[in-house]
Amino acid sequence: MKNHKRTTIYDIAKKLNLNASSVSRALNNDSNISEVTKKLILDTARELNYKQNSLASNLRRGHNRTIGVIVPHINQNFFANVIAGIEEVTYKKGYSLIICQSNESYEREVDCVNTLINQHVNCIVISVSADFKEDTHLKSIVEHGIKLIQFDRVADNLDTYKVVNNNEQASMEAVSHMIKEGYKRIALLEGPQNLNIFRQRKSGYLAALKKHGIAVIPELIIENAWTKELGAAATRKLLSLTQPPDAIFASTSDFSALGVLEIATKMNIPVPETLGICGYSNEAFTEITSPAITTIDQHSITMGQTIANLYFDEAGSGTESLGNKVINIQPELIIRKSTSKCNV
Amino acid sequence: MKNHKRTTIYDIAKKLNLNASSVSRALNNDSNISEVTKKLILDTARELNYKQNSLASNLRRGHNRTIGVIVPHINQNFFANVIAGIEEVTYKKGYSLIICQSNESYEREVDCVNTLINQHVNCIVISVSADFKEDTHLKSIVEHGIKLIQFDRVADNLDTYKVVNNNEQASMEAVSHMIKEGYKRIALLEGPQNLNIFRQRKSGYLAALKKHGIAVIPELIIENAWTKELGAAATRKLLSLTQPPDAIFASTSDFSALGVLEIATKMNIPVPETLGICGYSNEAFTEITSPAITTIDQHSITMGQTIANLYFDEAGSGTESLGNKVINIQPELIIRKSTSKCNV
DNA sequence: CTGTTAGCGCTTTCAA
DNA sequence: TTGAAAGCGCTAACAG
Repeated sequence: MKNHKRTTIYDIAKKLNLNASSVSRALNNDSNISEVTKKLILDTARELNYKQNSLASNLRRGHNRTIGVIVPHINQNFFANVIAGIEEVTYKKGYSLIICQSNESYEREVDCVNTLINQHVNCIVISVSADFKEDTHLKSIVEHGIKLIQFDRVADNLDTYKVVNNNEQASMEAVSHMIKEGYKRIALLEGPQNLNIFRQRKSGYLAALKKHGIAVIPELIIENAWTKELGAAATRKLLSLTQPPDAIFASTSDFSALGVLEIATKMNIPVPETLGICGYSNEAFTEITSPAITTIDQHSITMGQTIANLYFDEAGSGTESLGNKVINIQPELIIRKSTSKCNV
Repeated sequence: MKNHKRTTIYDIAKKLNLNASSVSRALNNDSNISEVTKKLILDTARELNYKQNSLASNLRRGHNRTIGVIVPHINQNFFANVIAGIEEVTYKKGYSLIICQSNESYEREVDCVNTLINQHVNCIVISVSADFKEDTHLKSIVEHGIKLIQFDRVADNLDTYKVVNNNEQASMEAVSHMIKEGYKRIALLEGPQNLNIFRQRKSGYLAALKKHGIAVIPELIIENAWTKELGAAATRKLLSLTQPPDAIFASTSDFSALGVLEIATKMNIPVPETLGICGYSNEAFTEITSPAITTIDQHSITMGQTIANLYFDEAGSGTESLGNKVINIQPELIIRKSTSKCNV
């Protein structure tokens, strides 16, 4: 491997008694070259099994045709789908993707950013970690002339391109729906409040209650219940209250909602009759639990496509790196059995 | 963005009246430099917000510290987990990952391979597409001095590093388990036979029948039933036979098994009493269907870690690119309600 | 320990 | 239409 010698444009040039620049022109479809020599070069390139060295070409050109993506975990449905959406668009444009995961760690997130800056990617797409502390690393991206697009979990006070869900509205719709179904004491499982998305979802919950003249009961709001286990624990706690809730909005994730459902099933509490459940994210499994879980679809693939298109549209116009354009992807309330009290 | 000027080692050198090579040495922790100047350089680098240009450094060094991964779909549990496993190991070593998806298309797979060769990645990790036709592109990887590790879906007749599941044994165990539970007419939903994994799973099924002296009934073997919809259609067909099966082994995927379960539920056929169901992959949802689905865990994260470790171990020893070492990850039969006829 | 020099493979002026 | 030459930013061999 170490001593492997690959065919370069010089090899092709030498073989044809031409200059490397001509070879380069032929390979890059430049107009300043005759059809005859071009064909000759292309044929020889194939014959010699030539592959371009992107490292050299990008170094010379000063950019990379590569987009870096940083997500907390790639093996989570939502993020995997966003990436799939991005990839779909970038592939067509001949761009590659470098994907990094922060593992919800701020320190690793910073590392990832630095790696991508070093790699001279054209653009960094990021959804920040739950451990998010400050935004100097994000500013650094812009300072190095790299486009920055935040999505989903974004640093609010930083002016960049952002592609987000309207979390507040979606939560409000979900809670309103539950109220209309007749639920009166709706509990909230909330996520880490240092992340904007979880703050917004809480706002939506509060707004819905207010709109329908329902008082906020603090003991029905449980912090940091965003895994299945934490959701289950929260549910145990809530159901042991003297006045337990008649519905639980697991605003953090469907996994959390699944924890709720499991405890309810174990305790023989009928869902949706005695307890309504609503999750967040429309994970595949929500459709097939019994009862199926009401949830919110974030249109993750569309989100990915939008991100990629945003890059290409703005790149074309050659605008400044630090744009400030927020695109809202409308999430969608998926109503299923777990909150359908009326139709029982 | 275009005219953005980043700090280079020359900027640092000039500012300190030093030579670029000294700066390089300091930055790379070379021993041939005094602690004093090293500190000076490091401080100035920070002050000027210097980031290395990996393009240049890699071009010079001749390699990339990057591993390319090609999978059919990144938003499938199994692949996402393998990638997560790879990433976990490579991150610690300071390597980046370039991830591409072939979308089950042979043509795109070839494109991905070419991109990665151009990028001079150190290693390409691939699980071939269902559309797999020939292996010239894989050979080309090796010819260009790039390590090649195949996993899961591998081109059998090509000698490379391979990390695979023992699909045959796992299938055999699964089917044997069903036989022991008392199922006598076990149907097989099989996947595209141009992929080795599906051939192996079929072999395992056949071997189990043979071992237990059960005749193979061709009409119980259904081709290409590897999505939920195809699984459902196959089930309809199977259950309308004059002698329908009493169990279905969806060897292709849990999604297919889910299709089976849905039809059985719709037709009021008791699972596991009248119909046993076994899937493949241990997708998250198999645990929470009712009944929960028996399936096979592929230990995907371990698989990813193994792949990465294989690269680093073999790279260290400086062996030839075209090694031929097959590592078997033992899959695990997860027995659940859907095949537990005895305990009902 | 530090400086000088060359060159990785490519693109891109400028000349011819 | 082609060639010559310079240089992207870095590392590494060689001198001093």
